[in-house]
Amino acid sequence: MKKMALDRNLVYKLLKQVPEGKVASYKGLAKAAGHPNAARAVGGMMRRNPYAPSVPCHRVVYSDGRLGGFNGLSGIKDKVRILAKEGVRVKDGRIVDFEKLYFADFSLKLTRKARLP
DNA sequence: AATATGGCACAAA
DNA sequence: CTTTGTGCCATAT
Repeated sequence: MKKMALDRNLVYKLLKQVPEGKVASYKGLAKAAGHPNAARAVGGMMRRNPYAPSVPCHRVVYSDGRLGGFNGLSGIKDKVRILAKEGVRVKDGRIVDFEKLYFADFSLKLTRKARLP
């Protein structure tokens, strides 16, 4: 059985499923991609966001509801601004109503063949 | 090829 | 609540 690393394509696909005004966490994406402990790796891919801005990396935050980092021009500030524009309120570095805005309804359909648990 | 770093998560103190 | 330490994986140099 070939042990594949985290599927970049899959991660991007999942992330693109996140609607505006909602946010996802690195953990969520990693988990949805089939790598529950590769949250950091997800960040590693987006660090240089190869598919920007098709891939809304700014919409991904910490599992705690905080923004995390951002390699943007003005650093974290840009991320906040963009999110605010999307409708996500950020208060003191924390996302307001994070639980409500959290998107975890990722669908693996069309991204992979049916797999047996 | 190897080292360092990073946009993380989680447990423990 | 905050701080510290450990695990995990992709990217950059």
